[in-house]
Amino acid sequence: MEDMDLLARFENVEDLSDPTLIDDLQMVLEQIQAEDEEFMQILLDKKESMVVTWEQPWYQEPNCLTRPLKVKDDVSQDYRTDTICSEEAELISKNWKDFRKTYGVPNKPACLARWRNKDKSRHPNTPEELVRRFIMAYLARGLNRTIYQVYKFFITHYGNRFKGRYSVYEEKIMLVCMYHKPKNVVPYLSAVLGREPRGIYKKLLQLSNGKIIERNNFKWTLPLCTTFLKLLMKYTGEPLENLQNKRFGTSIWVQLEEAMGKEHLCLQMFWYNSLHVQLFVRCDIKINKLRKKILKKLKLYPYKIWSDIRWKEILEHFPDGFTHGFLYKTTSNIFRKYKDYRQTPLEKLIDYGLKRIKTMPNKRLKTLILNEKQELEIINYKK
DNA sequence: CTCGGCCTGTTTATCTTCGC
DNA sequence: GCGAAGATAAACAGGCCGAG
Repeated sequence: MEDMDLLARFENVEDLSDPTLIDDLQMVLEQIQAEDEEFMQILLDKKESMVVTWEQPWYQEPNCLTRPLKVKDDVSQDYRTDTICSEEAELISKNWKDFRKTYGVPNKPACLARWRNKDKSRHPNTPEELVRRFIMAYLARGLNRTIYQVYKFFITHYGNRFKGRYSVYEEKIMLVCMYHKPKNVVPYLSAVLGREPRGIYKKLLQLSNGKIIERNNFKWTLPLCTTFLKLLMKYTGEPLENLQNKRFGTSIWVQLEEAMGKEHLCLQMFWYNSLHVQLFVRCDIKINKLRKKILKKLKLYPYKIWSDIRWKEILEHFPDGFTHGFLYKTTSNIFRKYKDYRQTPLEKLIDYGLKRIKTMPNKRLKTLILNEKQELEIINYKK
């Protein structure tokens, strides 16, 4: 873990322009890449014996590794498309073990997961691509999944070592990179930090906006909501009633971000998960009654565990104005305390939930209306 | 035309903070 | 100490580009 010591020295960095910093990062990256290349070489040496000898379902045969399988309309899609569940993850891990034993390969799945075909030919017949495809096919044995699905899973679960909140030194490293601008900075940082690229991208965006500020103490008050709503109407040119169930282009959100001084993803989240519901649900809703109804509806579906739930399907049972995000949040609150609720059989979970609801405070959904003064006002349902 | 890599929008999950 | 709100990160997904 000595490269961690090296990285940790970034924690106290003051001068981002110091060229030795980026040199050190470059060194770390090269070490990682050298390790990956070396591992790839070991695999390439075994290429001759990499022959598919087992029966493959049709959807595991095609060449495409990094993109979804194109399915012709007339072919029934007999593989799973939902998120890979824990049982499948175990099988993949078992297949990997089997593979490396059979082929005498060191146990370094991360190397393969990180390796990218940057300089070599991308033709499916090149040795590197053959090897990658063979291994993913090997890992897909016994699964009703395409090679692409398994590849994706492999990348995210074996390639990224770190999850959770970003630490100070990670942020500093990003700032150093923003200053020195290495090529393809997102994949670069993803490799150096062992983090998922999408998260890096967002973090960089945040840092460059300099909007890390005022994250504390932000509160959506009624006047703030009014301002937000008015701006939304202004930028879209639509009256309130047309905003229901609408999606807005990024440019609209960026305008709002500037006007409100708040990251547009937060605004988006607030709009769909809160304000939308408060504006467009036009009846008196008691939250616990709603929770109960959601749980009852969940029983109608063949979902096995929590992550199988497709909230947009559930949404169809509820009146206009609700959003799937709101339903998700409201329901997940029930299970906050339930250990491993995402792995628990849904039936059991629902029974627990129905009991648990009775102990939760029974609140009303606050709904809002734009009054004659064009200000948002809470609708009072109590007689 | 195909592919992989990269970029970025959307959905889901988890962590932190705040007010009661 | 608790639940809800808010913030942040992970996972999923699709589009674009350039090389062959």
